Amino acid sequence: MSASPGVRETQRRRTRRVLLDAALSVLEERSLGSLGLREVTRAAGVSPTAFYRHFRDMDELGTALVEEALVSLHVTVRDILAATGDPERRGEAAVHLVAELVRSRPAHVRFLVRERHGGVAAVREAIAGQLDVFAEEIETALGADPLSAGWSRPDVTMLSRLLVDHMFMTASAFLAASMRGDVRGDDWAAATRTALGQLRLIHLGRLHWPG
Amino acid sequence: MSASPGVRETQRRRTRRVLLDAALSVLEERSLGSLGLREVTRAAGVSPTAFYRHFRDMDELGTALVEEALVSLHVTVRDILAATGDPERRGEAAVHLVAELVRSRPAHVRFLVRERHGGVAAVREAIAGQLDVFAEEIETALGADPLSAGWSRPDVTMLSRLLVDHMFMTASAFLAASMRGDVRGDDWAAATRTALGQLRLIHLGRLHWPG
DNA sequence: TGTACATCAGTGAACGCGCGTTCACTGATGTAC
DNA sequence: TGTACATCAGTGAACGCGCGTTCACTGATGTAC
Repeated sequence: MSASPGVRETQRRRTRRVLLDAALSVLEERSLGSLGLREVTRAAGVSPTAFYRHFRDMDELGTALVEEALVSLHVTVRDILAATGDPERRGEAAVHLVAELVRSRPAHVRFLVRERHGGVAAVREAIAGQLDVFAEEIETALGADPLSAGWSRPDVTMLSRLLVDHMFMTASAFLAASMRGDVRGDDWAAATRTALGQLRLIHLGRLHWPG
Repeated sequence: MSASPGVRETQRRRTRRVLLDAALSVLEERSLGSLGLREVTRAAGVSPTAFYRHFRDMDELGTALVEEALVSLHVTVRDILAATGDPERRGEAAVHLVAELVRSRPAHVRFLVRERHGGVAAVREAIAGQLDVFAEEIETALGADPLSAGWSRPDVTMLSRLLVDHMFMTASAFLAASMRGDVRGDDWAAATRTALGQLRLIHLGRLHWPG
């Protein structure tokens, strides 16, 4: 099983990769809705018609990018939950793992942040669906936490939504910081402190819920 | 002073309004970057060349929309801060005023949410600049609050940023709810409860800062 | 008030261009025997 | 191992189309006297 790919399949995958990377690179400064097929194939160095061997249209390429990006995100979310059971340290782990994700795959993260509310319905829905999955994972983990004793289910949902949104907020802040300066610069450090502070605030709220 | 407009100027303003409204209407399902000049003028019922009497290009129309949308937002932020000095009630007022804004100007709100991280640099920057202003206003108000005694300046900044981001988060949730059902539907009520709960959590965190 | 001239918002034809998509093709890779 | 045939990723020419932008224009509105 898993017969090794063969020359043809290997080349096919390479071209697909090149197309996706070309799209990601153009998407640094643009949105998916304004992306042209010829623009992508030109940047990829293949003929326009080669595109159709891999994707029906731009929506399908966009959906493929969502899947790629969310594999990274999935790994990140699992790592956060696995890092520790201690809610306080989990927050710290979350910020550092998001920072790591922005460092290692900035284009994918930017794509998610940009297209989450973007102009392409198919992609928006694909992202929203996956975020629902993450929110539920987090919800389950939070529900199992002793700190959540006495919390109603809707309240746990509300908290997990806030944490998912905060992840995006933080990712966006890191992206902005990395555009302004080095990854070791002051802006990066400030974004880290801000994100940690915000999570700490939320954590304190949790400790005293419902007040 | 303020000489009454005259027929020509009145007609000019009307056409400009029609162009902006046509753009907003197309932008419900698309992003600014993918918006065409002919598409907008067609929807507006004027000739393509009429566009140039009002805007140099789409970026300029986008910037005009930012200004419009942020007047509404400015009013909303001021109302929130004016509503009361009590932080708990301010939170409630914030949620209801954002809800009101989504009800009264859904297209403007959607535009802001979509283009805040969107593919048009000029518009992104215009929105970011205005949000900085709002964050500072909120920061000043929070700084004057007795609850902030003993808070460092960066910590107040961190909180005001979180609140601005939460406003967007809430606006986006209300937009999603209004697409799924009526403005008086279950989804709308759930979005309201979620937003109120999240603000309450943040408020509780504030009360016990820095833990 | 009336007249002569200036302004300027909106028009419609025309342009060159890049777009997405189709088609028949090439030639390397895969498969059957 | 060699041979004959099938597959199929990528090509290049061609298409019709809508795009943004230019231009000279029209005719209602504004202004000076």
